[in-house]
Amino acid sequence: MLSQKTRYAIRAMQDLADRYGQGPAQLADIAERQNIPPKFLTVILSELTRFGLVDSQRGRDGGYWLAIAPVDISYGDLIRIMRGSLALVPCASRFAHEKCKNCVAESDCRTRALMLEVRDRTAELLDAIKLSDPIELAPADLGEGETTE
Amino acid sequence: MLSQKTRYAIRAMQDLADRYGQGPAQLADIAERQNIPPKFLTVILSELTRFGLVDSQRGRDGGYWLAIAPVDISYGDLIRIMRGSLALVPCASRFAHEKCKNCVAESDCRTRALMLEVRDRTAELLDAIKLSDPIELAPADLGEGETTE
DNA sequence: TTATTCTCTATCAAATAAGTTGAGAATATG
DNA sequence: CATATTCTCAACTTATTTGATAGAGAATAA
Repeated sequence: MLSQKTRYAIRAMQDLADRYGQGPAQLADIAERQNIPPKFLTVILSELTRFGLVDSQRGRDGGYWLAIAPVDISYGDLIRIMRGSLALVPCASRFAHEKCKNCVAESDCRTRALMLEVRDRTAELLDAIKLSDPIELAPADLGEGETTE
Repeated sequence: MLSQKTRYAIRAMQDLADRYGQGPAQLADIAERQNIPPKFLTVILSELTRFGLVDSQRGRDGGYWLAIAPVDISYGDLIRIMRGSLALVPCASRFAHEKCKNCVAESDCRTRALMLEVRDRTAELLDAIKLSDPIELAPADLGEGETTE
């Protein structure tokens, strides 16, 4: 699962993408529109700023804006930046590769072999969709036993 | 990421699948072969037993064995059982659907729309691979900057 | 009846996640 | 320059989850 922080980060970036080219957006406004605790959002936006995805300016009429065009930021990038990896297990991560604790030998691990494939497919999908892409909204799910997985 | 417990569960099930039809396997042996803390494995195997994937017998020469043929157990099933869902966000889960805390309206949530697709693709892959399938092992990753994502 | 092996609930510690505090630094404006 | 505004950043708190263990109990075979 994506952490709450990662989800907030994604929504904040979508918010900025929607306003790309329109000058700085202020933290308090983003927080309100996106329903994110403002103080927590400072942590998230500062992190995104340090990573170079967002630029900022202090003082009156300051705020945040995307440092990169929305068309050049994929959802894959966002998730990698926020959670370190797209993979489901550490040993299947490309950029944050790490041996799984208490595992059998990597070369013998069937789980790993499988998770490498899952990671590749996920990356394929998430790297292809950019912050600029219109996303077709899905109908809300109400209650139990619905049509979505 | 999959929890350690889920990874242990997968390895334990692979272990049982390899011995399908050969009588009960004992917890201590599975634990040793798969490098899983034995006491923790009791929790995991009991859970799998309660879910009906595994059968067990107590007493001398007792142990665990698959209650279902390996060909009928997919990795998707295993992950759903152990972590509740294949989805990356609660609101994109089919069987464990739940509103994401602090989100915008589900019908307005682009993240959700996207994650529904990720979940579908992951499910497609993981539901097609069964415990009985031979999995081509991947070479171990040594150190930094490798070829895997 | 005894040794063996699974069952179950409770509990604990460590790690992670979520969110807050508060002091500080840059910027625009009057 | 003084002030209000807005971001910056490290430290901290709290809640939750995860990983693991303990220990009493119940079934089974010999």
